[in-house]
Order: sequence, then structure tokens, then C-alpha cells
Amino acid sequence: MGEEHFCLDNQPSDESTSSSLANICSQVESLISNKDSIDHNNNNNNNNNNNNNNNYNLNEQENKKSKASTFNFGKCKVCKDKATGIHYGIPSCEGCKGFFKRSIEKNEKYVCYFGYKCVITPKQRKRCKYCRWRSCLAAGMSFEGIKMGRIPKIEKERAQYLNDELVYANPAMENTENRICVAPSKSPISSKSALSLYTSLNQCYNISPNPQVFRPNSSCGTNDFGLSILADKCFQLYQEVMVDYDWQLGRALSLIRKGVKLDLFRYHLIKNDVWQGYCAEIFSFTKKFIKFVQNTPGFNQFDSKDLAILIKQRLFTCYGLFLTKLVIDGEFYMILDSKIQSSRYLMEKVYTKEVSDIIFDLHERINSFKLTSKELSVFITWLLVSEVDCDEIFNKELLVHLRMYYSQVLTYEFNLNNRSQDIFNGIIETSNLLSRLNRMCSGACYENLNLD
DNA sequence: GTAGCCTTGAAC
DNA sequence: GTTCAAGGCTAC
Repeated sequence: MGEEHFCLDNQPSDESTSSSLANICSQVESLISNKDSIDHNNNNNNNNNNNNNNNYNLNEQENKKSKASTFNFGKCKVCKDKATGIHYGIPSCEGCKGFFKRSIEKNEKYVCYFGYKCVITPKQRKRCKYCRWRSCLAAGMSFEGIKMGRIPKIEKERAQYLNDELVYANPAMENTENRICVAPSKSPISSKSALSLYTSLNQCYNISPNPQVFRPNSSCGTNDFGLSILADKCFQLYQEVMVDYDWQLGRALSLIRKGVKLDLFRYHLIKNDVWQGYCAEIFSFTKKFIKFVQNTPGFNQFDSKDLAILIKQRLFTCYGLFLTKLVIDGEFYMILDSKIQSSRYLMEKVYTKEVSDIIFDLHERINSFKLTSKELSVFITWLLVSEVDCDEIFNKELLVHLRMYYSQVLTYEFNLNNRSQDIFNGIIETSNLLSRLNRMCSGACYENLNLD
């Protein structure tokens, strides 16, 4: 957990005997209003990295004196060709710049004839307009990213650093096969003003809130373009959270391949360490989740109180949904930051056997739907505004509005993958159980944790 | 239709 | 005055 600290009744970490996971929930509001301090940490990191860049620049200074001072924008985030500048918000090449412009101007509707999985490379980018267009959106191209005139040097260097950092943090991105529509852009479609996004989408693509939830095979017609943008945005934000968890799936599969049973990790567990590990992990996720919710189109129109209510009502269930791929054959392959191996055994100890059984049943059901990561990302977003306890929410109108929008986005994404009515029904049924489960999980406390 | 090059104009 | 993204032009 590094220098991160979480507050357990303001007690020293080894005396957290009266703490419960509900305490973390109670910190959601202060975390939301304390956004500046979280961002400040990020800025510090960036500053450090800028310093590193500056050192690099000093070393390169002599070379630069003799060269024309053209800034290296790296590779095009859409096709990996040489980027000629920041176009429509992202480093991109002339080709993709022009393609994006033409697509917007003509409001073209593209179709993929090759299975919607085309690899976008400089040589192949002309092959499929649909996948190139999706790749443009996934990389973060948008008209909201337009900026005329000179861009400050420090901003460009920071953008380039973030780009490099992503590749280092997620080597899979180097593989072009994994780049299609999955790039977790650090400069995604701006959601500064989500309702303005809706407004602009409505003007261009005529999205209208549709109260009819989950209508399989319904044709959204002209809405499709806008819905696909929202689905892409959900997926981008989902991936930003998952950057810190993706490696765990590889580790889990490796353990399974080697036939390692998690019982091995049961011994020498210390109650305090386990509890601290769980709290630290939930706290860490809470911060990521708050960012996820704040950046989701539409949600920044809620005030911080409403946001806190929504987040608290869904924190644990969404945590489970983000990590559902780590539940394999009734076992939970998650290792906590404190290097404690989580498992079904520990889940039973932390949440009680009864709650743990419900958790694993739900994971089994959700995994049986075989949702794609993108469907899962939209499902999580939809869940945030679905059937929450409306009484506490001040801005009920916005809640209902977002519920309608994200119902359509979910329907769109499911229809795109030809999901059956059973999946739609299963999702609704599961979401009802998830609400109850959130309350059960927040009831976990240190006192009830008794290791064998 | 694509993409490289050029012009324009806003930001610095 | 300089820089650089958007948009125009045009060869392919």
C-alpha cells in the first residue's frame, strides 16, 4: 500500500478492534471532496517524472541545438504510425486525423465485415473503416479535445510521458492485437460536462431517453453512434481501474495451471494483517471507484452528497464485479497489496460463511453469462443508477435520466453481441441481489474475524 | 477515399 | 514573432 494511509476510527493500525468495512464507506464523502489531495499526489508523480524528463532533456541538449526543434509526438494512438501532432485531443498521424474529420463531417455509418476485431496498423488501417473509427474513439479522439494554437511544452511532455507510462504499465498495449478499442486513454473523451456531451450527442445523433429497459433486439437506429461512444467511455474508465488488477488474472491462471491450492496460504495468517490487508485493498479500490464514477458521463452533474450515496450503495458489489474474473471454480484468486493471498476461506472469515456463499453464487451466475469486459463495464455503470434507494438522492430527475440512458447503452452493447433474453433477465435478477449483498458486505468487522 | 503538404489563425 | 492544430488542397 506504500504511503497510503486509511483511517480506522483514527486508531493505530494494530488496535483496530472496533473497525468495520462500513468505516471505509463513511469516508467516501470526504474522499470525494478531498479530490484535490488525491490529484495532488498524482501531480507530484508527474512532476517527478517531468524532472526526469528534464534531466533527459539536459543530456540531449547538445543534440537538440543542432537539430530543428520538432517535438516527437511518438506513435499515433489509433494506428501506431508516426504521430504528426495532437489532433482532436490525441497524438495521431495525418491519416487518422483526416479520417476522423471526414467521418464526422459526413456522419458516416460504418460496418465491419471481418468480425469487429480488425487490427489497425498503418498498412491495414484502410481495410476496415468501422474498426478504425472505433479505435479513434477508444484512443480518445473527440471534438471536445480540440485546442487551437500552441500547446504549452510542459503539457505536451506530460502527455507523452503518460503515453509512455501506459505502455510500460501495460506491455500488452504494445501488441497491436490488443489495441483495438481497448486503449485506456489517459486523455479520453472529455466528460467534463457530461450533460453537454448528451446534448451534443442528441443534436448529432438524436439519442432520446428510452424508458423501456432491456428490450433485446430493439433497434436503436440513429442512436447507435452516441450509445457506442458512451459504451466506449465506460470501457475506458473500467480499464483504468483494471490496470492495477489485470496482472492478477495471469497470476491466478498460472496458479491453476501449476495446480497450486490456495489452502497453502492459510497458515501463519495473523488476524491483524489480514484485516489491515482487506481494509487497505478496499480503501485503495474506493479511491479508484470514486474516480471511475466521477468521470462517467452524467455523474458529475450530481453533487458530492448524491455521488457519495450512489457510491456507498454500490461500493462492495461493484468491487466484486470488477474482480469477478478472479473468481474461478469457486475460488477467489486475489492477492492483497500486503501480499496476503485472499481466498474463499478468507472471504468466509471476513464476511461470514453465509455472506461468502452468496458472493460466490453470484460470481458463478455472473461468470456464467460470459460477459465481455466491455459489457461488464457498462453493466457496472448501469448498476450505479439502477434501483438505488431514491429517497436519499436529491437529484432524482438526473438519476432517472441516467438510468434511461445507461439502460439503452447496456441494451445496445448486449444487442451488439446478440445476447439472448435469458441474459437480460439474468442480469436484472442478479442486480436485485447485488443491492442486498452490498449491505451485507459493509457489515464485516474486525471483531467478527476469527481465523482458525 | 486517403494522406501528405500547405495555409490559416489562435494561443503563447 | 513563433508555434502548432485545424482545415484546405491535391496527387495518388
